[in-house]
Amino acid sequence: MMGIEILSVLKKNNLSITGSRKKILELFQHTDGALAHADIEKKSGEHFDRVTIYRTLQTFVEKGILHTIPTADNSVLYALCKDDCSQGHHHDNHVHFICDNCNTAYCLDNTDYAKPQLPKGFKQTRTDVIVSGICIKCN
Amino acid sequence: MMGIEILSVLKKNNLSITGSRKKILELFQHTDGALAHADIEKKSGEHFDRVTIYRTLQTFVEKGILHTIPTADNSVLYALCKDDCSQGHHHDNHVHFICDNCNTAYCLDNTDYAKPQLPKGFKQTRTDVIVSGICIKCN
DNA sequence: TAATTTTTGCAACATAATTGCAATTATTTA
DNA sequence: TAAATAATTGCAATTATGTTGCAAAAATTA
Repeated sequence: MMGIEILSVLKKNNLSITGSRKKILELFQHTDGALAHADIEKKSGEHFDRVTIYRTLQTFVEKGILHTIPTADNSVLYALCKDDCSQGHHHDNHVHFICDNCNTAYCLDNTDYAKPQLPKGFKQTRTDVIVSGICIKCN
Repeated sequence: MMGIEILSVLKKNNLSITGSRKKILELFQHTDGALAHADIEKKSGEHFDRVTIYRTLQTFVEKGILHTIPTADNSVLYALCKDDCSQGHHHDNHVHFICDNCNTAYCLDNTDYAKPQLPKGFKQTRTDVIVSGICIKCN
């Protein structure tokens, strides 16, 4: 059942179905938050080459399957795009919480907030809200 | 005239007045947006050791003279803190605009926005809002 | 100006990320 | 289905990024 979704995501994006892609997508589907490259290296029981992981992540970002999350400590985090993220419609509203202690990233996409108003001449295509602090587990 | 400000900033923060500190502060004062480590290495005509630049930036961040900006492509950006940033009062509320086209980062610190409400058990220490889009120059 | 403190630069190290290319694997098509 | 084609992977090498310890140099203090 999960498998079907993964395959259709890959096919929809004209990507060959390979072990690393399936495994990495699966990881994200089973993860509530976001993952860093290092997490993926550890969590994927099979050990794919680092380069393969880099390239897979990059491909997924290009296809709109994953997006990167800006972080205050500038580590690279990846998260699944919701739904038809590839259409670009849902790309403009991201709220994430990143724990200063355990570094876990939580998606808070359902959280409401008011977008800041921009000066004239600036056009917004996407807004990320990054809340740093201490998460419920580390409290 | 610029020189005086720089010296007073350093003195106010109990920092020795050195070539690299003066030069790097000067760079930021002459820059509208934000700078990455690499920019600074290039733009400072004199070539300071990489380590010195790292340490200088780190010191400035600790003292509240500069702050970092999270970016989606995870390059580390630094920008001058406005006014009394060193008091810490303005540290937990950053709004930045990063142009998709020219990559310039703008501080929009005076922009108002509502902080998202967090689930119970989460404590916020800092919130960053990153607006991506097209800036006034690229419009 | 001498003594003290702070900062710098070098060297070494550690980690993160990228590139080219040959070997492998997946897909296509005949 | 098997051969031909196309896409992807893994390896090796390279480059970029960031950190640490320590001795030399510079700045500050007395």
